[in-house]
Amino acid sequence: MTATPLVAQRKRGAALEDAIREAAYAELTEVGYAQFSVEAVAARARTGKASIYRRWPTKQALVMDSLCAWLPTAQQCGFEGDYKNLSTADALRQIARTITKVLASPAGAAMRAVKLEATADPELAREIDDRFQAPRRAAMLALLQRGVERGEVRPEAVTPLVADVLPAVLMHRVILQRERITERDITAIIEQILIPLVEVR
Amino acid sequence: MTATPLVAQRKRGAALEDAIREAAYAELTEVGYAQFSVEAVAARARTGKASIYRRWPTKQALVMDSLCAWLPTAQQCGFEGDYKNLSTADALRQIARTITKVLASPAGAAMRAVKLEATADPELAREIDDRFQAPRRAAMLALLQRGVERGEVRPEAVTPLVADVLPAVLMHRVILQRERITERDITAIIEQILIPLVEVR
DNA sequence: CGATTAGTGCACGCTTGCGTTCCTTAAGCG
DNA sequence: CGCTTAAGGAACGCAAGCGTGCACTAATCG
Repeated sequence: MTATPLVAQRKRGAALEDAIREAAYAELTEVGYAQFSVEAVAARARTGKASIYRRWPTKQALVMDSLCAWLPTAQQCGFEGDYKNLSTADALRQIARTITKVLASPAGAAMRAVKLEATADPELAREIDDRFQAPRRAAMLALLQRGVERGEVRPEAVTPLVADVLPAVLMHRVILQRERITERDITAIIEQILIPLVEVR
Repeated sequence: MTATPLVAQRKRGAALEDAIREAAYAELTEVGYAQFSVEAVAARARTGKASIYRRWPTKQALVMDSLCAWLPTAQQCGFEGDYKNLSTADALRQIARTITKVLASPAGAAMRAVKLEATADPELAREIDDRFQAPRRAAMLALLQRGVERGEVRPEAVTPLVADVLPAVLMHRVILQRERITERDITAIIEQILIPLVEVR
């Protein structure tokens, strides 16, 4: 037909499914898990609930599928940056920026919604762990190991516990203290905590 | 009357109010904020919703009042322990045990319910901050300062940022990694993170 | 003992949301 | 163009919970 109707034209098949997953992800990152509703997703995707329930059996299945589709991968998050020619201090600053950026992004909001609100759904939590925590720890360990090779990091500091300090401190600030992290904060954290913790003495 | 009726005798006045607050606190720590309902509280307190709504205008008001009544104070939490004759390492181990114990207690569950689930209620969050985070940071700063006086801690390590590392790491483990903290974990955290971070070199 | 105060239990009106049903309309294909 | 497939919109049954109202019952007091 030549005349565009007032209402948006209907999507079908894969295009509709993509729109629904995107709408679900956007809804989750904006309102959290507790306020997430299939009705709101349908409205945002400009579709009907019947079309959603034809594809996904439950609300939880929809959330899961939309996270699989839309959460950035570890590579997209950029935890494994190019730290080769950087000092350990600069590399730490860089990965702190990366983690902070992820925390401030929709992915960070989705992570909080799932890990902190949807506590009864271990499958959702596992998806977050696979996308964020495991790759981030691996990247931190690799960064610390390079620091050892450069003579800047104590070998004893290359442990999973130490690797978790930076994300722990950043998340403590964001989640429990509700504070925005600035470049100055990052500098302070690296200089007052990370460097004293790992440097050779 | 001499014969005890099958149903519990009715409470009145302050006794009833205390029972309601206690039931509300127990409900919150056991099921979290999202699953918290006034109906469940009424059942647990063996009363009716009408008696609750006669006293508290809203569900949030009831939660707030029960937290005020039942959350332990900073002193009861024991953050400000007797660290005077302990080495910094032992004092840190002690406060780590205290924080871990609080996290594992109903107070810890209430804290998570409020800070992580009831995100739309800043008043509730402030109550938690006042009871836990501010006194805990103050206790840590005092502990670190004593370490400086004993010659065990670098003066530059006595900062709020450094004071938050231990709770941040413990909470990261409990909340995001869903892991129970053992005495061995505490020892590892103190030896691999806290001591290297603060010790004189 | 009677009056007053207060609590319990139940039903309610209302709201919200999950998941389902169905009719109408749009899209695609032969 | 007609048929088939699929989507949208509305209404629904149901469940759950917030907050209210009320009748009945228990507790307290003079």
